[in-house]
Parts: sequence; structure tokens; C-alpha cells
Amino acid sequence: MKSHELKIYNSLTRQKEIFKPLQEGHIGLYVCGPTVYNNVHLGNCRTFVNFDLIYRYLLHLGYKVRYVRNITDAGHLVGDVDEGAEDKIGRMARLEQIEPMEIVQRYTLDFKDKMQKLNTLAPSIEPTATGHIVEQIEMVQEILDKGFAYERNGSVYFKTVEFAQKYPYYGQLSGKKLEDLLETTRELNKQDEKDHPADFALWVKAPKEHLMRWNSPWGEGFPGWHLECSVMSTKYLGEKFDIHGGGMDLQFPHHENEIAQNVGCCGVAPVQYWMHANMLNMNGQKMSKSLGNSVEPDELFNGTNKLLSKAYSPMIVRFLFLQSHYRSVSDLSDSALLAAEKGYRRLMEANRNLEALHAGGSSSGEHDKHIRHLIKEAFAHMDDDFNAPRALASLFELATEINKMKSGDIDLKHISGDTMESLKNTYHAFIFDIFGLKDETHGGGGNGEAGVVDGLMDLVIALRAKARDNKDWGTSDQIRDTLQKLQIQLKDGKDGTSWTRQ
RNA sequence: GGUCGGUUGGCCGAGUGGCUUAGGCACUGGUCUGCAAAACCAGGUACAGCGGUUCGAAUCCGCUACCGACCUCCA
Repeated sequence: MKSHELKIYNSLTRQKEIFKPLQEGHIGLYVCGPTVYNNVHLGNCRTFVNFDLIYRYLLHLGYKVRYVRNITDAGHLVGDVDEGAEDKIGRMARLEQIEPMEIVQRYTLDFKDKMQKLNTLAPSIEPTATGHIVEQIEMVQEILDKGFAYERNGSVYFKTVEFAQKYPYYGQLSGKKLEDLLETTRELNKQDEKDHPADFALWVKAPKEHLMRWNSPWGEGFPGWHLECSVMSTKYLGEKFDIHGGGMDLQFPHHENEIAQNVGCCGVAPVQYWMHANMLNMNGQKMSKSLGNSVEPDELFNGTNKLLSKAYSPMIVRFLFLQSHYRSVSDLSDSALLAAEKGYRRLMEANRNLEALHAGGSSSGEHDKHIRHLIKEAFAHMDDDFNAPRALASLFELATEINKMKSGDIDLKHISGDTMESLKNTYHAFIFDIFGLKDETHGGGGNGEAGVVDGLMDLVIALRAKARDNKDWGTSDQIRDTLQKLQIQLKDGKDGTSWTRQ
């Protein structure tokens, strides 16, 4: 365990707090995952990359983390329960005339594919709502037993108002007052069977045409959307656990209701630190199909969208996400992606330059001190509510130092071996372990071909060097131009030629 | 309408009371180079508007304008 003082912004208290796990050295982390009724939304990707960063940093600090991220494959409705709401997955299944579980399978695979491309670590557990119907029914029963729910025509609703009167919790997370909620909620319409508009469904009676249905003590139905997270976090992380995350838009009502369910069932507030990741815009506006500024992850990776001038690899997208803080709105645009690509390449280049450097002397001068300071600073920024953009800025300042060492502007004699080693460790840890980036500017595209490509390139570069020694510019340029067409760029420097993929 | 958040230089994006030159991209100058590209080094521009608190505010308070989120099960 590293001795860091980690601060986390807690949505519940609206301030940064020093992080203390419930159990020394262990962390329970729950993140609300996707509803698999469609290709994963790019904004959703940002949220999961942000929590991947958080997960990775906690691991880096030496914590044992149990990271649970659910997959919602039932219960998430389109429209309003009272007006013939339809399950999102059931709806897609009906439209495409296939089984709901085919929808679930298709989009779960899509989701995992994108998560893998973005180099996120797999969670420890990825439970599904349909895999926990029994547990959900049990929790509904417990809440009924505690008196915080009522059955009505085969559905079960949570008594929000009574709950709010007994416990001080309701509205705390989202900063809402129940009176305001009641005031602004629509008039009760005649079909509404709930006692209060703020009551929400724990179990919903399935209409005749509803595809996804299970038996329960209250008849055939399906679980309310908020319930699965309460059930699965409790089952895998306990009644109280450390961190619960999700997108900002889940804060209300999803997370607020989740707390109510947990407290109503178990009598304790479930979460120590609530964390919410902010939204992703496209060209300054919310990404939406109606605005015509929607971009799918695949379109981004393939460059098949009108709003983009070219394809951007997943690592560039990940880098872009790292450049803004998780609690800030981030704006995606073609120019932002182009800028991210350049920045990403500069960072990777600096890292390769660093790897080729060898530790210098014993004396330590001004630059040695500066480098040590920047290293310390980079970690301090991560400790301050996972401030990746600031940590990244420190790495870029170190990049300048690295490049100066390479060019000889900084004499390696004035850099101690310890500092050099610490610098290499820091760079490696940040880029690959914490930021979760991969160097796509070199190598053979996986499959263990990197070594072969490197060897071939060494050969080609050596042959070209020979031609250049003979002033055979024709051959030299032929090699350079042919490689360029293969997206490989040769870079003639003072101390030989290097190359990168474009 | 209610609640909450935001408005930083050409663009993106950090920063919450006094030096942060934040950083990235773009731009300009230079270095390197057979030519070129790339790379590297160096440099400038900002804190929505008005008023207040303070010795001192991008940072705190108030008002105005604009943008956004949630409230209506899009992360």
C-alpha cells in the first residue's frame, strides 16, 4: 500500500473528502453499467473510461479492489409505467422480431468489444439483472415487510413520501426537496395507481404483450429498473460499501431511489462515496440523433461519419477523455480529436526517447531537482480527485525535460541514476498502468508481430542509410515514399533514422 | 416553471484569494536536413458583463446575459 492521501469528491456531501476505505486495504466499487438494447453510446464510453482510470489508480495505490459493473438486460423502460411503458430490450426484440435475449447478447458483445478496444480492464464481476430475478423478488418482499412498499394490482411501489418522513436521506444525493418534486410532477392521471407521483415501481405487472416476464408472489411481472443495482451491490459488496459511480444523469432518480431501496430494506445508507462522471458533448451540444450530431464509437474508429475528417483510433479517443476531468463536461469535435492525436503521439515519442536514455552521473543539479518535483506533482494531482488532465500536464512538462536530455541540452551527468530510474518508472506507470494507453505508433498490430516488424524496419533503414551514404537519393526517396504509402513515416534525425506508424 | 452546474487566450482544457509561464493543438521564430517530412527548442495572447467584499479576485458575494444538466427512467 502506498502512502498517499487520496481525496475524492463525494456527490453526497458536495465536497472533496479524504478517502478511507471501510476495510483497510480493500475497496468495493460499484458502477452502473449499460442497458444493452443498442450499440453502446459514446458518452457512456467516456463514463466507463473514467471509472476505468479510477479503478486503475486505486489498483496502482495497492488496494485490493472488487469492481462490480452491472449489465442491465431487463427492467429499463421506455416511457412511463402508467402509460403502457415498454421494456427497452423487449421493445427492440419486438421491432426486430427476435428473442429479447438475442438483443441482449448482440449488444453485450458490442459493449465488451468497445470496452476492450478502449483498453478498459474488465470488472471483477459483471452481473446481469435477469440473472438476479430471485434476489430482486426477495428484496421487494423485504421492503414490503418493512412497510415501505405496497402492492397494487400486481405491481409493487415504494412509499417515497413515508420513507422521506422517517429517514433524512431522500433527496440528499440529488439536492432535491420532496415538496419540490411533488409540486413539479405531473398531475395524477386517472389510470395512475400510485398513491403519490414520487412513488416508484419495485415490481411491475407485465401487460399481456410484454415479452420479458417472471413469476413472483404478485403475479407475472418484471423488476423495476432501480432495483437491480441495490440487489447486486448488496449481494457482491455488502450492505455498506466504499464507492458507487455512474453517469451524472443517473443521480436522479436512479441513484436516489437506489439509496431509498437499500435503506428501506437494510436500514443503512449503502455507499460511503458517490461519484458521478459528467457528460460528453459533440461540437458543443449534447449528442443526440435529433440534433444530427450523434457519433457511434465504430464510426469514430473507422472514420465513417460526416462530422469527422478521418478515423481516430481508440487510444486517441481515450487520450482525449483523459485530457478533461471526469467531473467536467467534455466536448468532442474533429479539431479536438486532431489535437488529441498530436498530443498522444508526442507523449508516446517522449516515452520511447526516455527508454533509450541511460542514467547519468551521481551529481544532481537543477534539472534533476525539477524532474523530481514534476514526478511528485503528477501523483499529487491524481491523489486530488483523480485529476488526470493535470497529471498529464506534468508528464508533458517531463517530456520537454526528456527531449532536452536526448538532444544534449541537459547534460546527463547532472542527472542521478535514481532520478532517471524514478522517471522511467513514473512514465511507464502513468502511461500504461494508470492512463491505460497503448503505444500504437510502433509494432506490428499485435499477434506478436511487433518483433518481426521492428526487425524488418531496422533492415530497411539500414539499406537506405547505405544508399544515402552513396548519395543515391533515388533509392533513398523510393524507400521513404513507399513506406509513406504504408502509413509508416521515416524520420531522419541527427543520430540516425527512426520511424512511426501514422 | 423548480433545482443544480457552467461561461477561461484562435480552438480544446486545468486552476478557487497574492508567481500556475498549467498543459495540449494551432500560430510565429529558430535548430536539424541532400530535398522534404517529422521531431525538438523558444515565444505571445485569457479569465462573459456590471457592482461589491478585500491591502489584493479568474478565484468569495450580489445582479444581468448566455449555455447546459436533471425534474419527463438518453451515461
